[in-house]
Amino acid sequence: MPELPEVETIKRSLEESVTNTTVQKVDVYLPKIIKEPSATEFVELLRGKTITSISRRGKYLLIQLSGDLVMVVHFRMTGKFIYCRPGEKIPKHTHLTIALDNERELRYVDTRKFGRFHLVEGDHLGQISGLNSLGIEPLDERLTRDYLKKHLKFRRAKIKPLLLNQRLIAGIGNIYADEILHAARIHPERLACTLNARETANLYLSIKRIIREGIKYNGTSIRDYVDSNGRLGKFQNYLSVYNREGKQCAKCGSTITRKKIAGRSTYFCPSCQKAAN
DNA sequence: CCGTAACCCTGCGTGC
DNA sequence: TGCACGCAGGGTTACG
Repeated sequence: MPELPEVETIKRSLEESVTNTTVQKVDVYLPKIIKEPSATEFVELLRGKTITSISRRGKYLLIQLSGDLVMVVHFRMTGKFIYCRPGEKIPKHTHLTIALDNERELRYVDTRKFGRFHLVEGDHLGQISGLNSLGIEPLDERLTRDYLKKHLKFRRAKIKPLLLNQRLIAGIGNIYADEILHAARIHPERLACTLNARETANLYLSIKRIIREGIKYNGTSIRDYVDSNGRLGKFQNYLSVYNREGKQCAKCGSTITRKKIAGRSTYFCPSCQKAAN
């Protein structure tokens, strides 16, 4: 499930392979993944366009094309790109193929079919809901201790679901939220407005550190995440709590717990991350 | 603002 | 071995 570090890794791998290539042919096998325009227009608009650059915002991948077009991709849970030779066997759940002029192909594969594509003019990016309401990037220098303090002060929500709220900070998903809270030693059910200055500072540092590490290790491959060249991430080897129910906390030796919070599986150390009294 | 639930979908684990 | 079932999971939307 691509969160910010995974999408950043996909962005970097695509940057090397497809920048300055031109689209020769597009085939859509599952039209519903194209949110706008229609699948037919999507195919026609893309043909002949050159990929000029790749960028990322939160968990969204943005592929900039000639003619001021932008292809916006959200991978949701199981979406992935595969960059390969056209002759290679087409995997199950391939919903879109983009043939390029360098004898390579970009394929979109998504078992659960949750991922979505938009193709819009650059000045219409602001009309894509979800993308247009994203909060600040975790590694943006404007995300400071004070910024965090200011935005948590009046929020009565539990801190974990607040970290998952893309309108506050963009790109944090279930894995990194749990890792961040463990690193900051904050219980996931603490109400945001009850965090003191020291805890807010820890949270700030942990957001920056965990997201940087996630990117440094090319993301987390737990189920099926790979980048566009099929490479696995390595951050799963450094997880402290996520997917570690029943295992020992490396900091204190206590047993890691799993609990459903706001509908999401949440992993934490009940000893390092004490609940409020 | 906040919490909950439904929705989308497939694969996988569990129980029989 | 196989079937039926239910759950996981990200983000959006609806509702109270």
